Amino acid sequence: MGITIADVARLAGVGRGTVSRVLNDRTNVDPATRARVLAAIRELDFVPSPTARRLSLQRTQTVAVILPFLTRPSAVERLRGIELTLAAAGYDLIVFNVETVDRREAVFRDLPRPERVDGLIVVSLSPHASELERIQRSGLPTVLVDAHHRSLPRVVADDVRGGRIAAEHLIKLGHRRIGFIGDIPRTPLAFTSSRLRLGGFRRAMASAGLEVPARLVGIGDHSRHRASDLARQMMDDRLPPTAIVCASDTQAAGVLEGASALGMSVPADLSVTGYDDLELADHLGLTTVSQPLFESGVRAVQRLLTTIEGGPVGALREVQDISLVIRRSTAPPA
Amino acid sequence: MGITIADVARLAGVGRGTVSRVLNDRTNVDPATRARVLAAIRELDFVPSPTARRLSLQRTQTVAVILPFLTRPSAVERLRGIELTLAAAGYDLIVFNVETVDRREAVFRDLPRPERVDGLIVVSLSPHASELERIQRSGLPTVLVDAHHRSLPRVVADDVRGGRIAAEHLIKLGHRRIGFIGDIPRTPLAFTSSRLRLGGFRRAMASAGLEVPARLVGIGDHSRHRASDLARQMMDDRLPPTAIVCASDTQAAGVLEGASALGMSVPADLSVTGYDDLELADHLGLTTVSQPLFESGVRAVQRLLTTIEGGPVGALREVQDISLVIRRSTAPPA
DNA sequence: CCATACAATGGGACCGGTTCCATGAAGGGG
DNA sequence: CCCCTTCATGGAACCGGTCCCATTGTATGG
Repeated sequence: MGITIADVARLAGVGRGTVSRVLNDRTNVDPATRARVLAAIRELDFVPSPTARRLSLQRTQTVAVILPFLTRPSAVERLRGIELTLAAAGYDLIVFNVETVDRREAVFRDLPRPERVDGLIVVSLSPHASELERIQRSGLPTVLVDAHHRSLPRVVADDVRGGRIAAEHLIKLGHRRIGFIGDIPRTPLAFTSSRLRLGGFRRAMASAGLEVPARLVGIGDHSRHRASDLARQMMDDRLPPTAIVCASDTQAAGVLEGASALGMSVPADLSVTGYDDLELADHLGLTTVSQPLFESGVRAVQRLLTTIEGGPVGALREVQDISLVIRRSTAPPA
Repeated sequence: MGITIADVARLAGVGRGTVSRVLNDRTNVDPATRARVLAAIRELDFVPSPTARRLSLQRTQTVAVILPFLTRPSAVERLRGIELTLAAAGYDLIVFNVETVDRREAVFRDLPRPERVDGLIVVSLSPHASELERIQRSGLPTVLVDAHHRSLPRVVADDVRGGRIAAEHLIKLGHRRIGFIGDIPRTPLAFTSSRLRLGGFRRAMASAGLEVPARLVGIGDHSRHRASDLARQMMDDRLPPTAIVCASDTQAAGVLEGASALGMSVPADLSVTGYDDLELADHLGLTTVSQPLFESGVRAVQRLLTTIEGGPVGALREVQDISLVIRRSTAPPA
């Protein structure tokens, strides 16, 4: 069916080994021979079979990405960075979108095998003990992104600091009663980041001598709708917050919606901060914590490829810079 | 390194052929032998090498998806449908995100080869003559999604009808001067859909005996920002439109922004329709044309797999249902 | 009881590359 | 001029599966 290396060898009048040497830019090939082989390759429009190559080399030239909820724009941004960098390095990317616990289990059970892929990038899912064990037993180079495990290389943003700077910004503006709205921490597909951001938030409040009563911490699944409800509930109190820190832009959008439904205006009656700096944040004029999403994918691939090619691992934890983007959703309290 | 079929055969005391038969659920294997082989497989935690399998079978069990601008939520929704369906069928998915003309050329040059993948799904890119030729020469089963070519199987929504029903809705509300804002039609990475929607829009206007002067058609690149500018320009006229049909929700969001900047309120001073029914449309209360994005990915994979497995191709053009979702951004003119 | 058919099985050839080793030719030094 | 090294090269072996064919053993029918 397809053209093989033997066809090229025949046409060029050389052995198969020589064609292989030319293909792989090996030395010890006579320039004239090389030219003949290259001509034959061009003539036949020959491209070596990646499958045969993989089998022979015992390498797949493929990297798998496991990520939950492709629906979230932040996940997509990371994926874009991963895709671009892998493509540039000549690796194939296979994608595993995890939206259920079953899928998560299946993926971690079947995927970490050297005969399937050369490396693994896990986005926003912190491996369980059993998952870690599988990964380590397989010996596959693995990099986590926006996920944590003491014993694995990872690219993360400083979520604690992110929660802190959002809170500090509001405190500096003069707010005293500040609420927090974030994700449920320990569901099977939970993002760990929300919990860390809450931690940073609490720390900043404590440093400023401010209390965070339980009614000012709203936890719910990651949806605009749920965040809107939580905000309305929080505002329906004799001492409502004058500002709310959200664990994501999506949730902040929900809070804006809830405030508007209550006839409150932002930032006059309520200040709101988000997290991620998605396009929507710009759109809504949301003050938010910006993190380099695309770049996190790029770095993860760079580190993974270094490991695959036997380079030094370096420090396991690589922390990326974050910054506060101030827009129209925050102001001093009334 | 890894366990091979020979190890299993040795442990079970059978030949390699027998192990292969057991693995592939062939008949003509003694139940007792099968049990011994299965026990050995379990004992060794053996998983056959996909690479070796691919080489031997001359099938890659892999499908490639080419899609432009992973940033667009509509593209991601389609990808989700594709990923889910392929995973269920046991195929690997490799993703090619196209954001530049160079990448588009590279992808269409290198990818359509039977030794790389078993099939191709092309999203939102209508192949050029040369690209078509490559695809056909490769003999690779291919399905287009949201893209057009007379001679290729495709899953599309009726964009002409979409443009028409958006316009008809506004006409029925009593609008007479209706504008349109959409994408540049013929750039290398352009979406063809915008042009078709404009066509449907024009048809509806003509049927109602309404004119569409050139100043009421704004064409620009696919960004909120650009759409906002176009809208402001359009409104800055002695006879501004009372409604604007947009070729996407993203652009409609820009129009809303532009209107708000001009101090106009929607829908009192201006009605706006979008296209796609993204989450953001719900958020903004946007009247929009809804199309089954996720489902388009599912169907594309189903059709592709049918073709790969030698089933009937059926009608090349499969049209998906669309519908108008009416929200708060449209009302009768003042 | 023997000829025949058929089910179960082992193992060689093959898929298309890479790698290594043996061979021959060319070149350099004494 | 001969010996030894070095370079270019062909081809066998291998990667780990699948498939087909030959062989063996058993059941069936005459």
